[in-house]
Amino acid sequence: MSDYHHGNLPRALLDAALLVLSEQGVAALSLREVARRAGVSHAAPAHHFKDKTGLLTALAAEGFEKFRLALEAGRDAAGDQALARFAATGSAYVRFAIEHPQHFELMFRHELIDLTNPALMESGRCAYDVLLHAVEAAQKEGLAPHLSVDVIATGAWAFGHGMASLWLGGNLRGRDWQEDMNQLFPALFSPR
Amino acid sequence: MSDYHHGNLPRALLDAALLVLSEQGVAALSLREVARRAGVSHAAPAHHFKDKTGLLTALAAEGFEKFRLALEAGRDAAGDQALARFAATGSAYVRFAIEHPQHFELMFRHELIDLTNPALMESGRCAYDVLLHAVEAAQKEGLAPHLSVDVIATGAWAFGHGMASLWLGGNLRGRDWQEDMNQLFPALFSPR
DNA sequence: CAGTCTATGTTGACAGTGTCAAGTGCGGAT
DNA sequence: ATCCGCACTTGACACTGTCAACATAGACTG
Repeated sequence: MSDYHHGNLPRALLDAALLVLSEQGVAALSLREVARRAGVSHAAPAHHFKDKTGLLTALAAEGFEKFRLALEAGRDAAGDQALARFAATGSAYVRFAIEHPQHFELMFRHELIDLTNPALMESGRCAYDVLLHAVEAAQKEGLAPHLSVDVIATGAWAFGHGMASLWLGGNLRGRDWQEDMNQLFPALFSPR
Repeated sequence: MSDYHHGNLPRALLDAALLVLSEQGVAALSLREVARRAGVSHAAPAHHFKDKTGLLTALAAEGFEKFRLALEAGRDAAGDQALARFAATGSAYVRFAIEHPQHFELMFRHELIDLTNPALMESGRCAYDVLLHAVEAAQKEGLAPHLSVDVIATGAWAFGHGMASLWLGGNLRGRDWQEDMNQLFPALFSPR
């Protein structure tokens, strides 16, 4: 009996919102359109997510969970070598962004979401931890022993996030991101 | 006689828009507010920039010119060594983003601007060329001779852009970006 | 079982937005 | 002197997010 209209309108709203998001982007996502798709009045969403920001924040939090799963899946498909797992995590980062561009963009649009939201912070931290642990393991295999784990993680994050952002912005058109990653990641992040 | 109201309303609109942008961000920038500040009616801007997109595109193009100057200034302040100049260009990239956050964000918000606009493309390309030439010079000093210039430039761009984006998004709070750059850039981009 | 209260929706209003069509007035060219 | 076109204004339209007021049904309390 967890059907729509009775039970969980919040779920229905999030589903509708995700649909609009992936079809038309966050700019075209209006509360009223979401309410329309869920078959409720335009003011209904405010009852479950107080704001538009509230809805988008919940959507972003779910994005970070999907994101974490994608990172783990990519990492685990790479075998046992810590360095290979690290590189695969980076590739999975970019791949997720490209496969879910609108969702990924929302997740990092700080002016649209409530950064202090506990669920968001938690899911975001979990995703970051995947990267962090990959770096720790790689460092034990000899990666950049003179740098702190935090610094390496920051660098890897910046590189992956930059590749993702540039690709989404259309700035890497004509390039093969996978091939670029394959060349750059070992060159940038490898023991010397 | 190039005063406002007679002569160049476009300039006045761009000035007003830049003011709103840096004060309140692109989300709070409305055509009507800009028109109000310039002392004209709400439909006047459409005459010079057909769209809101048109105005934002012009604003972004001017941003890329400022950006190019900032990159060149940072580079030239670093002395004669090609590698140091390359690193300084990267630092200037991030510093510009942090000093002009709203303008920088607009410049890379592809859904808000017209990517096919000639002036935008031109100014964007000029800024990119600064980075590209820095890479070329650095490679002559022995940087990553086994990689193509394009690949290195893409990697450096991604890294710098990622650092900038993450910092603007609040994801690097608590970290010293300058110090991170100082450690990472030589570690990532240096001859072996 | 009766009565109240709260969670869940609805309706209607408001101020604000971008865009478009139509109107106005002035400067300069013919 | 007249006409024309550019620069700008006015008014309208559909759409948005948010809020206050209202309805209603279910649960919880006495």
